[in-house]
Amino acid sequence: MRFSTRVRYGMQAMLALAMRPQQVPLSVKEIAERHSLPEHYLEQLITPLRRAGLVQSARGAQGGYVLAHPAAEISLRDIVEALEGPVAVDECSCPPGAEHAFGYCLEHGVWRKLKQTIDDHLASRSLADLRDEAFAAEQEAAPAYEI
Amino acid sequence: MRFSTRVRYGMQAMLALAMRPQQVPLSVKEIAERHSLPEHYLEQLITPLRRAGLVQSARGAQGGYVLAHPAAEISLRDIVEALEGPVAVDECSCPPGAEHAFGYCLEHGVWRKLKQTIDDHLASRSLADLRDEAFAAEQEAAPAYEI
DNA sequence: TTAAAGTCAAGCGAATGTGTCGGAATTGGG
DNA sequence: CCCAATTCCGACACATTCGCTTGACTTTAA
Repeated sequence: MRFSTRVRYGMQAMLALAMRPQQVPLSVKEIAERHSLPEHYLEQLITPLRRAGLVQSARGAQGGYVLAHPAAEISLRDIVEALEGPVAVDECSCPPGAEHAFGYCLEHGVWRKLKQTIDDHLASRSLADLRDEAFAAEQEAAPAYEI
Repeated sequence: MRFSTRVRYGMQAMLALAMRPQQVPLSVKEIAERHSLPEHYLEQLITPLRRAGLVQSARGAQGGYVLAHPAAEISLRDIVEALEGPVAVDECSCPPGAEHAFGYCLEHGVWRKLKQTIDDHLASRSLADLRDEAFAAEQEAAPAYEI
């Protein structure tokens, strides 16, 4: 199983925004530089996030992006769905004339259940969870104070 | 989330073999015809299944494929893994110079956990489970005897 | 006014997905 | 022994998607 850079970069950008101390706009350029990501490509990825209402943009100098909602109210599923575009839910991909007579469709028996499991997993984690984990890891790696 | 025809067709083929009454070889041609799948393409998909030791081939006339093990001993994960080829487990996809100093890696925080969830789900279901569901659905759609 | 940003559209090379084609090797049956 | 069925193998082709670049335009703070 391989995850596209599209989803990975987009998730990184969302995490970067979530880790931003206040509601100060963070520019795509800054995110791209700090994470060594291609700037213009990242820009493309943020667009669907904006369209999905997950981030808000501030144009002009000192502009950038901020989360449109508290991190706790944004699930990883929201992010992945926004990035993956129209999920193209083919109700059933069995070809029209296929042996289908016995009423069983693998799409439901296997892939839908799997998709449900994935969705549940992603829906159960919020961007705030991720941010907190990131902060904790940061603390562990470079603690501000030794005990 | 979209599943490739590769995995879907391959799974259908495995189910077809699992539903085969005895250990009588089932040819690719027969599977392809019954499920309206491209024959030569399906042939390509069965090759990795054979290499993974999930099916056994019988060449020549009246030849075909049979499951190499009882359906209960083949998990859906086995099938998906065999079809997806070398899973290419990049330990960490963060670029070398990336901001990584704080010791946190999204790959582990998000994608690895998700992959684990997917693997667990697939590993928990056997081809026998799937076959039984298929038989049950078949029964429901066209019962042999009315009560 | 100007520089820093977002916004939009187009395109492009490489990889991947989805097959197709042709042919060699093997085997059972007539 | 021969033939048809079938697996096996490799190459190729076509379309789509991925990952990314380029360039032009708009908006806004300083």
